[in-house]
Amino acid sequence: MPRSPAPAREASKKPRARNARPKIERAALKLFIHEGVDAATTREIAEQAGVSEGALYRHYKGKDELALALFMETHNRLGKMMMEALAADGSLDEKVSAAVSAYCQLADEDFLLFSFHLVSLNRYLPYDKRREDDPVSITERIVAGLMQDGTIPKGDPAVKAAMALGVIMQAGQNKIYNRLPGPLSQHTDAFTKAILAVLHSS
Amino acid sequence: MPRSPAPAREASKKPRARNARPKIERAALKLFIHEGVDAATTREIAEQAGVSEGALYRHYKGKDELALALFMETHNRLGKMMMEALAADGSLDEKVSAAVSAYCQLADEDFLLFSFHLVSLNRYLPYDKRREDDPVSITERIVAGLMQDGTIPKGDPAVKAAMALGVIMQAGQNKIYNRLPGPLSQHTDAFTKAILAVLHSS
DNA sequence: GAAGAACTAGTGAGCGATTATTCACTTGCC
DNA sequence: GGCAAGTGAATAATCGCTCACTAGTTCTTC
Repeated sequence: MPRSPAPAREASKKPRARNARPKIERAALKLFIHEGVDAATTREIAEQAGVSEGALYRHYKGKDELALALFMETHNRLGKMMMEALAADGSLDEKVSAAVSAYCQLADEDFLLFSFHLVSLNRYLPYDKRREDDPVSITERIVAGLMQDGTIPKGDPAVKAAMALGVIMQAGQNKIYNRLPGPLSQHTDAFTKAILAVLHSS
Repeated sequence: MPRSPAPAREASKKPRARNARPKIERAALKLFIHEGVDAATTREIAEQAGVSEGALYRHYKGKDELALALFMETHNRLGKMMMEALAADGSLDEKVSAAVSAYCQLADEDFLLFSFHLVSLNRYLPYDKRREDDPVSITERIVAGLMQDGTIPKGDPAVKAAMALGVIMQAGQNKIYNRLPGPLSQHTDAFTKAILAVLHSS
C-alpha cells in the first residue's frame, strides 16, 4: 500500500544523529547489564542508540574503555561518598545512616549506572588489594578504627566490613533481579538498622 | 644434543590424554572465574587442560553448556542444603548455624566450583522470579514464615532475606578477591551471629 | 584365549560466522 | 574555511564448533 504523499521530507534519507555520546552510554549500559560487556556487540549498542557504529570511537577508544569509564563514574563517586559520610563527625548511627542514604540515593538517581557498577564489580575490582581508596578498603579501615576505639566488638575488620557491605549490596543485586520493587531509598531505615546490628554483633 | 637411547618410546609422539573431562572442568573453572565465560576461549581451556579442543565436545554440547553445568552443580546442591538446614526442627539459631556451616563447608570443599557459582549468579539467575526452588526464593519463604509466627519482627521478607544472604555472600566474594585469607569456615560463628542480628533487627 | 568387531573418547586442522576497529568521506556549526 | 562529530562499508582477526581420523578398551565368536 503506497504511502500518502507525506511532507516534503525525502523518504529514504535518514537524518544524521546528534549528541551521540549520551545515547551511546545509555544504550551500552542497558546492554552491558543484561547481556554482559563481552556479549554486547558494538553493532547492538549503536543500533539501540540510533547511531552509527563509528560514532562510538569518536568518544571512546573502544568498547572496553567505554565500559571501564561507565564503571569508574560510579566507583569514584561511591568512594568519595563513603569517605564523606563515614569520616564526618557524629555518632556511628548517624554515620551509617548517612552512608546508607547516600548509597540509596545514588542507586535511585540513576539506576542503570548503579546496576552496571554492582554487576561488574567482579570484572573491574582487581583480584588483589592493590588500591587503598576503593569503597571496600575505605570501609575496612573505618571498621578497624571502630574496633580499636571500642565502639564495636573486636574481630576481623575485613570480615565485618564485608558483612556490613553485603547487607546493602545484596539488596541492590536483588533489586536488579526485580525482586525488590520500588526505589531502594524506601528501605534506608531497614538497611541502616541491619548494618548497625551486624557491626555490633558478637 | 642427541638424547641417550632412552626407553623404546618415540621421541616426538605426544601421548594421548586420558580422563579429559575432569581436566577440562578444572581448567574451565579457573578461566571462567578469572576472565569470564565469554572471554575464556575453548582453545585456552583445552590448552590449560592439556587436552585437544575437540575433547570438550565429547562431554558437552558446547562452551555454554559446560559453564551452565558447572554453575548448576553448585546451585542445585545449595538449594538442597538450604532446604534441609532451614526446614529442619530446632531453634532459629540452630537452623541458621546449620545453614551457615553447610555453606562454608561447600565453599572450602571446592573453592573453584564455589567461586564460579558466586561470580556467575548474575549471568545465570534469571532476571525475574520464575523459579520457586532457587536458594534466594527458599530463603525468602522461610523469612516470611518467621515473620508470621512472630519469631522475628515483621517487615518486607524480600528485603530481610536479601540482607541476611548478603552478609555471607559478600564475605564469599571478598574471599575470591583475596581479601579474606584462610578457609571460610573459620568465620562460621561471626556469620551466624551477624545473620541472626540482621534477622532480629528493628 | 586369540581374532577382530564394535564402541568410546581424544585429536587437531579447517570452516563459517562474527566482531571490534579503521578510515575516507560527509554534515553542519562557528 | 576549518573543525568537531557522525557514517557505514571494508578489514583483519578471532572464535566456537565440526569432522574425518585414530588409539585404546570391551565385547563377541569360535
